[in-house]
Amino acid sequence: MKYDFTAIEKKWQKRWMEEKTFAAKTGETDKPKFYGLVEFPYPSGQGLHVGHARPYTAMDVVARKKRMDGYNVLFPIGFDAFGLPTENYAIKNHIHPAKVTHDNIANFTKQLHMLGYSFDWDRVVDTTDPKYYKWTQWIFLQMFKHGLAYKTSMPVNWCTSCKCVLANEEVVEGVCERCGSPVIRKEKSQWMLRITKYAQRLIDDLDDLDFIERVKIQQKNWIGRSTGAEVTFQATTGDDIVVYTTRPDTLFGATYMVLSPEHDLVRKWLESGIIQNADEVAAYQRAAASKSDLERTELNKEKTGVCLAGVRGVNPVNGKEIPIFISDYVLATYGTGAIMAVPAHDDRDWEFAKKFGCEIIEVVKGGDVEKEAFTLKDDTGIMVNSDFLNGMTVKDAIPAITKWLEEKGIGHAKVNYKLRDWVFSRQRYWGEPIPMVYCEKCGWQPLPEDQLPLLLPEVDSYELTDDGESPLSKMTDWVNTTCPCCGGPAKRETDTMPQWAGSSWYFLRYMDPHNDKELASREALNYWSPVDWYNGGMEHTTLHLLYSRFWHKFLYDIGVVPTKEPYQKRTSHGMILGEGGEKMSKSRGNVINPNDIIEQYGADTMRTYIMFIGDFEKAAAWSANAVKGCKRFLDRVWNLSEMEHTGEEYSAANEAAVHKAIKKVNEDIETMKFNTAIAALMALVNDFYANGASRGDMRALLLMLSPFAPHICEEMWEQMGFDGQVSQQSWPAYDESKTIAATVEMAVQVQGKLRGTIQVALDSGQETVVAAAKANEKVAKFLEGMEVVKVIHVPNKLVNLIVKPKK
RNA sequence: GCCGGUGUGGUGGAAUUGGUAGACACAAGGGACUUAAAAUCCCUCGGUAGCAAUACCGUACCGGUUCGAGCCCGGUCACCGGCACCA
Repeated sequence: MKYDFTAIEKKWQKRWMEEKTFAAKTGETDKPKFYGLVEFPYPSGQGLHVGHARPYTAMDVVARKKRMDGYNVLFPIGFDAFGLPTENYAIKNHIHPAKVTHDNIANFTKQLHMLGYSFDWDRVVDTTDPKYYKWTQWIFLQMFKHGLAYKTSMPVNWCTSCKCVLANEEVVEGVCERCGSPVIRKEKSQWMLRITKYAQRLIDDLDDLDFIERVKIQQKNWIGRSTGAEVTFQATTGDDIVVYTTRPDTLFGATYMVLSPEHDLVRKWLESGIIQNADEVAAYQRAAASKSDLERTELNKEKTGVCLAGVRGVNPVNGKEIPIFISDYVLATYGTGAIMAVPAHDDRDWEFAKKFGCEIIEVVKGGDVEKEAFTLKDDTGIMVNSDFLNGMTVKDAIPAITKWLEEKGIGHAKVNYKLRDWVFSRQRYWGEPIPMVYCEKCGWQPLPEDQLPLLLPEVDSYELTDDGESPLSKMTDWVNTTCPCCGGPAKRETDTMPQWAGSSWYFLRYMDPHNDKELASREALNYWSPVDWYNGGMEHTTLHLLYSRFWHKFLYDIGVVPTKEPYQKRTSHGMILGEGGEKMSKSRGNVINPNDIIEQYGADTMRTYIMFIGDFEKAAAWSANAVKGCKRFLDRVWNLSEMEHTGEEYSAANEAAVHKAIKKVNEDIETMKFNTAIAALMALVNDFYANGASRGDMRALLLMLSPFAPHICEEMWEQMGFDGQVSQQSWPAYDESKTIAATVEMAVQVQGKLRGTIQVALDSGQETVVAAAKANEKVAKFLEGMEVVKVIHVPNKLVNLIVKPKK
């Protein structure tokens, strides 16, 4: 009979669907639970691509395997459907984004079904569904009520093409992550989320998590903790200038100060007329403000700045008056926006000092500070020119000076983070409305919770506005409302939430997706939390993954969720590249559509190939030829049914191979080495062709292959008359003692070089092995005229004879 | 610049973590079957020398440790990813 994959796949997909084979049951007590999660897709117009198939197939294999291991498995899917591409597409084609989203979800759903994934289709979540975003808005309100959401005017990243603000995490090398347009700084009033309050916990709690190391490292680097001190300098005007430094030990070497161009004091001094070169200073401020992030970083080789005439700072440790500059190499948004400059021991300060002719004073011995800055390699340098610190190591000087500053009341130890608060407003239509109302009298008021969800108004025009405000601002009927506090006239917030909002908690909703009383019931949360295994892309490490950890910690703090971390284990897959090893893209014309592969070879081939393609964690190039190889493999599996199979036990000829394969595939799925798991199954099939196979052998093969190629296995399982469905069987057990054959081949080395192999009984002793080795013709040649002085014997593996010439 | 990773046949990749390098595939070449093609099956397939048995060389490069190194240590080079004026 022919392997009619199309008919077989349809048949089983239909049956799984009708019988709800993979529905998760909350609270099934006699089984341990397993919650496996993949990042839900953004339902774009292009449809599912092979980049989705890799992680989804991998987790599907894991989920299917876990069910066979006796777990009660939750393996859900949903759609992260708010966002710019849909909105842009809608604007361009004059179709409402809700309609676009609906159609795209339908298409994605169809495609996901075609791949035979064992998702629980009763738990599908859609972030644009008001029943869902009601709870997104609810979480925002809780954050507001706990002081974690606030509105403030600050310089933000502004994408010149999307006409929208971006979070720091969305700006890559000075351009918009999404569209590649330049990003500029713009002063705007924005809703912010105080993620910085959780910075330390977001670092600390990584320790107990089973995340791959590079994810932990990237998150830690992004949060960017540094320790140092805040020190108050006085200006000659009497104003305090607080600076942050990680090197308080170098205070005696501070020969000038730099304020960021946006620093409040600069504004104040300009207004009061203290600054004598006001025109020059104001011009510099304007120039800095209009620079894009890209220009700012590109120009970082050449330092610029202006010295403030008429004001000087005073170094608190020695009372010396030092000049004050403004320069955009000092960032307004980090530390205090002001620094003390120590040109002798900081590259940037050194460069600036050389250009502007500032004094350079060495305070740590060991370098030539006229040639270059002597920066810290370790903390064993010896202090000089530093009064009471002289002679100390840097290591001792830091606590000494910090203590001194504290005693004098002019400074204290301080921890800083690079992480910034999360800019949470977007001036776009297709997102969750922010449920806040502004009243002239009462200020910002949260919408009462019983008015949630605050629906996105149905409108005809969701086009961008020219003034940089949200399209919602043009809908006066919707905007004008009454104040929940005083009942007077008030206006709604017109910005919407960023795409990352809905995805920050979706995994909780899967636990109880139809609940209309709470985001999920306590019972469901207690039972399913945390996610046991979450696989997703590295590109989300400092975005979605960090954001959702933050939201989850907040929900934990207010008693909504039972665990302080959402995900126990995090793994990450490599990208699928085009045939030539380049990134797949429409413009290159090298995009592979999974539908085409399924049509031509079937979903089982698609799944097997995408798992066989290479190391799961590394990027892998698509190969049309290699796909054929996997089809050939499944054909060979199918054709095994033409062979006669007798005996329910493993056949004697295959017993060791079967036990070995069970062990190997079992371990490889757990460690995501899917490629070698499949290789082991291919090798087993080769054995079956060589030795024949019993019904027992076939049974084991189908069980092991079923997580990868479930349809063909179900069909063959049924045809061979085994009980039930293969998806509902237990994983076969293996016997360690039977994974090794009775005789083993051992390597024989002379002087560490391989000279031959011998067949010996398993667990042979050294004497037996050495005797067999000496009897080997090839080995004997190298032993002529030699005497064996030492034997290294690795049981069942190798024997190494060390010889020297006989006297 | 800082942090992380990688380097193995013509190609994708294996190698129980210090023990027979190249599993399993792809491609290529040869053969069988076929009127023919496709499909399938069999053989060869790191390099050099040789009819062959076999020998020598070989995991980016140089050196070290070890009976033994793709794996460990020191140095060099190349590529990839992340961060990047964070004081």
